[in-house]
Amino acid sequence: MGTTGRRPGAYVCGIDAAMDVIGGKWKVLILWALHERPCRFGELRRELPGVTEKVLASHLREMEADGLVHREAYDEVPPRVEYSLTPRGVSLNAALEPLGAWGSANVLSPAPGQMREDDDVPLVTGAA
Amino acid sequence: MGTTGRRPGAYVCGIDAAMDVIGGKWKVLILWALHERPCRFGELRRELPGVTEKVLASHLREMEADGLVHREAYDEVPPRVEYSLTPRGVSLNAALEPLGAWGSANVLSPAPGQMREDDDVPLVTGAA
DNA sequence: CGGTATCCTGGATGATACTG
DNA sequence: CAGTATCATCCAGGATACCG
Repeated sequence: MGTTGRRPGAYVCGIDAAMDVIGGKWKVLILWALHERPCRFGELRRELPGVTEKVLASHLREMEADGLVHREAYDEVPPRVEYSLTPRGVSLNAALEPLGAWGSANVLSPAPGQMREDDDVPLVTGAA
Repeated sequence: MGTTGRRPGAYVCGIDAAMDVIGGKWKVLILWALHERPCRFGELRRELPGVTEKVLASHLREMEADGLVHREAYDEVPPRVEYSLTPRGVSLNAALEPLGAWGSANVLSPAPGQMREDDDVPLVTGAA
């Protein structure tokens, strides 16, 4: 189900097991969106600029199967479906927080002095 | 680099920024292996059962460019190259720990009661 | 030993159209 | 509104061979 191709029993450690669950291109974003509040399908689609219905539906089904997301369908017309995080989804989000913080600090705004080589900003610290 | 296809500036949050850096199929495993000790290319290949030279080399180059891995080439014959984690790589590993714990607890040995639907093991707790 | 150079493939993702 | 069905595409990853 994830993207690595490895499956239960073939996992080397907990990390790549988790990676398999959140490996989908939009899964962490879905997780993040639902973390703020339960969302309907259409809302979710608007929250994730660029996702297609097919992929969103597919990811949601996988995440539901993985016990991360709860799907509540109301038998009304027009149809209404609400997605929310399960306790397990909430705990996954919590486990992702340090990673998010790391990404914010090291990718979104990399610390000078250990950036990528192809980034040769002179970095004038004030002594110029 | 990464697998999401999104790139700097297009990141929605720190998490998917981080995901882009560790998205490669073997990257977290490389990170883990180097976390224990510096490794030569060949050692690394043996640590990751199934990885090909091309992919391993490619991942290592990306991780080097991302400032996670340090490459030290010794000018000897036969050639020797050692890979190790940079401080940033070490910090990423630390940020991944909660995720690893989550994966171990929820994927490797899922808690009963919220497992995947297609897993209908009766779960005899000892009363049999 | 530690790679590079090619070629190729599967599966995740995307585009579009249609339905209950 | 909330999807499903189909077809098209892209490319990370794998197989293999060769090089300094």
